[in-house]
Amino acid sequence: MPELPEVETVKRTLESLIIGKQIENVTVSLPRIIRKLAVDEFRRRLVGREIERIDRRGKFLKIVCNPWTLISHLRMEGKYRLVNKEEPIEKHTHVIFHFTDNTELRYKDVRQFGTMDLVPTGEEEKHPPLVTLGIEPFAKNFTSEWLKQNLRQRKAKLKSLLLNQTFIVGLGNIYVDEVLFQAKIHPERVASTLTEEEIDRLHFYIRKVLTEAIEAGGTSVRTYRNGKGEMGYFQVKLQVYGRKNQPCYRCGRLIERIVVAGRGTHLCTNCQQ
DNA sequence: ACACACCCCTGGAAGC
DNA sequence: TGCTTCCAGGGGTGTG
Repeated sequence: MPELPEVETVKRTLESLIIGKQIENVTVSLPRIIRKLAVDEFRRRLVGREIERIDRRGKFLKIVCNPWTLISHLRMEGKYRLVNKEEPIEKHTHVIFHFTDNTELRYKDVRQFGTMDLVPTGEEEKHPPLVTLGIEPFAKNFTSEWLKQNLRQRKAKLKSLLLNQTFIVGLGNIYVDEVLFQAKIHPERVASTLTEEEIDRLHFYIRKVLTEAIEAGGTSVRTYRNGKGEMGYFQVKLQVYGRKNQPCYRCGRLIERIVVAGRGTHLCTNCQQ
């Protein structure tokens, strides 16, 4: 399930593979992926364009082919692969960007949850799906002070708030659990009740966990692969996610799995009071 | 503001 | 063994 580190890794691998390529044609076999735009119009706008740049905003990839920017969300299992056009097309391939050099960027998505939007470059932040997004964890203004100010009034459970992409972007179920374990905070704590020290730890570990996960190339717990088809290896560093009934690496108590905000939540009830 | 149910979807796991 | 049911999960929407 691609969260910020996985999307950042896909961005970096795709940058090395498709920048400068020219789109010759686009094939869409699952129109539902393309939102608010007919497939013909989607294709018409992209044919002849060059891939100029790739950015990331939260869990969204922004593939810039001026004057348009393709905003792609991988949701659960979306994957991009660059292949030669002779390669057989794998099952669940829904969108193909054919380039002029006989290579193709193929979008494959078993669950079909992924989405693509096409908006004018430079106006991305004014349109859905980016318009409602919250702060970037690596933005300069995301400080411990910012977090203190913004948690003060919030009555939601901390995990719910951290998963809420209109509050802060990039964290999903895996990294929220890992961050809260490192910060030694219970996921069901009401956000406004955190102490300054706890918020300092929370801020520190949001960046630390995400940074280390990016360095590891992301987490492959299900089927995640980067743009080159390679796995990440942060899964070997996970402290709580997916470790139900296994001993906490810090204190030995068995990791528990509860449900918070409708999501499976892993924690050590000894370390996270 | 917040919680919660539901929906999208497939395949692997669990249950029978 | 083979069938059916359950479940995972990001985010959008709708309801209370």
